[in-house]
Amino acid sequence: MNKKYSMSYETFLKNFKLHISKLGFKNSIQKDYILKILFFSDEHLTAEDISNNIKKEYNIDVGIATVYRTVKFFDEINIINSLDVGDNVKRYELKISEHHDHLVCTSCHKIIEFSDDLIEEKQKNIAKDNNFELKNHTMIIYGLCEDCH
Amino acid sequence: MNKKYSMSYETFLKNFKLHISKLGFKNSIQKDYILKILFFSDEHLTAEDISNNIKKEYNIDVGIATVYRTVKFFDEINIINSLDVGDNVKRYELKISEHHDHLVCTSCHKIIEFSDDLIEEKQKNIAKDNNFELKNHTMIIYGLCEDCH
DNA sequence: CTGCATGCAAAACTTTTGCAAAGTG
DNA sequence: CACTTTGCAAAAGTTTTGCATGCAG
Repeated sequence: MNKKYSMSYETFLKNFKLHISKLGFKNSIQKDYILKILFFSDEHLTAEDISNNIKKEYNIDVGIATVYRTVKFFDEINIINSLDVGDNVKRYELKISEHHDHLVCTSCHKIIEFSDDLIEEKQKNIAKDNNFELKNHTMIIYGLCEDCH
Repeated sequence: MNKKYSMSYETFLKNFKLHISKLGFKNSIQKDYILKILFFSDEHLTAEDISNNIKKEYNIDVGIATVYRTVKFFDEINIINSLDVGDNVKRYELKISEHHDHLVCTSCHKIIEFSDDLIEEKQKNIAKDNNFELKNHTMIIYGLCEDCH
């Protein structure tokens, strides 16, 4: 529980509630907890992780189907990133810090985040050159980390 | 069947056979056909696609388990890229043309390839800065293509 | 109250694996 | 021949879905 954002959880949650009610959807404690776990987690969590962590940290049961439906919903309203690090499971993280990309160790599966303004800039240009309306992007660099080679 | 490489299929196949025999593995007609389909395809194929296309184009049955085992093998010997465009299926392409990345339309799922030297360069630096031995990378830009917005 | 959200269990998919049989070098 | 590879079917794992019930606005 030590992730640092430009925004407190309270502010984030308030904005979120406003946002979904504007869209005509209903909030629920399940959504709150999924959001909370994602907000405070330093990891990239799978749906299973999310459900387990909510149980572990808050002793609340959120069905796995609900987690899947919720992350899909979060994805549709564009507040979440999903990434597959190569093991056929989707992992999720909130899109609240500045955009970043990932370095993944192919041996120990450690994930390191990085960001690079120049690459961000280039990506915008590439989208523009191809007449794409840029929505999102993922970049994963695979390699062997320091400890593994 | 109009993909253009720096190498003919015959040359490619010969190199491949040499390569795997050096590694102590055996070739098979199944591997040949999987390679052939991938070599001549303009698309990013799923395992299912590969099996179906071999049946359709050459009327040869290659079990889906064999396709999965083979693409995994190809991945281990580093001659294939796999990518998940967001639909929980892996798609494969040979690593024979110069490296490129992908623009994916979130509406019609069209895939456009691009490459950018500057980004490639930056990626190398990022790996180096983090003491990673760079092996591979994937970058996907998601957006709405020209036809879809 | 209306209708979206949830939970459960079943279903749908994709991918992996065990084992006997076949094929390669 | 020895040993890898294949095919089949079963298993495993992830994600989706139908439906009755619950809950938010």
